[in-house]
Amino acid sequence: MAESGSLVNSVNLTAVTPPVKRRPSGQHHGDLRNALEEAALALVAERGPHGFTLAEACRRAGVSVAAPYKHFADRDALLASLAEKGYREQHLRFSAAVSSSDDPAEQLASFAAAYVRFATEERALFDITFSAGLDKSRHPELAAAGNALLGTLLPIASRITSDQTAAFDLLVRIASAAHGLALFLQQGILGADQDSLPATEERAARTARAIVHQKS
Amino acid sequence: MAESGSLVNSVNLTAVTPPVKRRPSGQHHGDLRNALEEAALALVAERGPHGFTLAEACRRAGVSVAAPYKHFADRDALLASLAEKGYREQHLRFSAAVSSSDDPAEQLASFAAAYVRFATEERALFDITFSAGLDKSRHPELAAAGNALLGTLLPIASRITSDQTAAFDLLVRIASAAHGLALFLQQGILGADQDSLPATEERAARTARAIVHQKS
DNA sequence: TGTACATCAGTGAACGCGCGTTCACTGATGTAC
DNA sequence: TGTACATCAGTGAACGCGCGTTCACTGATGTAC
Repeated sequence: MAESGSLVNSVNLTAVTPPVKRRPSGQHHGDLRNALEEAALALVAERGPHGFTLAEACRRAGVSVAAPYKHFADRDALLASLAEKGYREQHLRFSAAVSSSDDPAEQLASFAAAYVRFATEERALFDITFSAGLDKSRHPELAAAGNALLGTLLPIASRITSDQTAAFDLLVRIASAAHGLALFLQQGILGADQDSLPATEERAARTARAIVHQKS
Repeated sequence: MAESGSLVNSVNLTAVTPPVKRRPSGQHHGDLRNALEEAALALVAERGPHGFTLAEACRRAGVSVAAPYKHFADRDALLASLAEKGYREQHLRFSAAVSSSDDPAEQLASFAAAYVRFATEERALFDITFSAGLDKSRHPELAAAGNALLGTLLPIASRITSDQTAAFDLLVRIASAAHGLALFLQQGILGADQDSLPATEERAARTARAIVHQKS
């Protein structure tokens, strides 16, 4: 959860936008939008995707409860903004994972490991993208993210089998396995070994290989 | 969600306990405990595991908001009671699935399919057992359920590999895959085919076989 | 069989709480002249 | 360089809401005599 800040701020933190003069700590907060998003991520990391409240985020950011409405239309808009960041980060990570090899089986194994890693290292973002209960019809930009992921992975799976249905089936099974492993790791069902993230990444990769190489 | 009622009532619904005289519809509800549990299941099925409120369950059962406290210590106690039912039903289903064959690989494949099926057919119970956010230290009887499942499955996995670590690893990977597939099916990511439950059961079973038969 | 009584599952009103959202406002900022 | 002004990110008080929980109570039930 400490790491999540780096992602959130990477775009428009004051430090990386030197043309903007540093605002003195007067009445204006200066970067309240980011401060609220960070507070929200910390809340989700601590309490789960339904543990976020606007009021508590305001308390942590040190502003009044009315302040967020200068930056977000409502509570859901803040959540949707974070979900977008989550999808963006997923895309970065999965693209990188997939480009680590030319062997499609290893590409999918890398994807599976990266999936587990993202869920663990950016737990709050992961939780928001999967179970914040956002109304996707009100935030259609979010619904597109799944299709983008499919567009990246389907060509890879198609190199393993030319049957499109079988290729899709392959992806679904690999992604599901990674998803389940990530959740089990989150819930601590696997035991709290110090190295349980690497072990779980390896399990995800091995399961992906097993699925790809299955004979029948 | 309509099905869930049959499970909930199977124990002490008035119809199956003829020695107790039917209470006339007077001031006493008669079977409020079950009515509240049914209402809670319906709420969870409709709104997710965090959508349950005692007040709404009371409204649906047609009683005042104070009535539940004659049957449950508090809100969490009702949820914990349902979680127990969920674990009991899981045990029944998984035991039956596992006894359908003598081949350990097929036993695990059947377990994986049964896992997906339970999550779909008893969605509310499944959601409660996995993400109701119950404090397990306050409800220790719930924490034991996972170990009971492990006790059933570990001997089977041990017939595939004598290495206990490898056997545990096998189980974790198979259960995770089934879990992930069940969640993807719930979320409608797989498309809303009429036969998506059977298709997902088959995917779970095939993934289990792939994991069991993996060479490396 | 009839009556007195203890039990106890329900009521309904009230409580304090935290939530999301709205509103008129304030005062520091940066800009035009 | 100095002054008047528009902008706009913040305040703080208030709102209505639904929640979980408590409380004294009521009245139907089943039982003891």
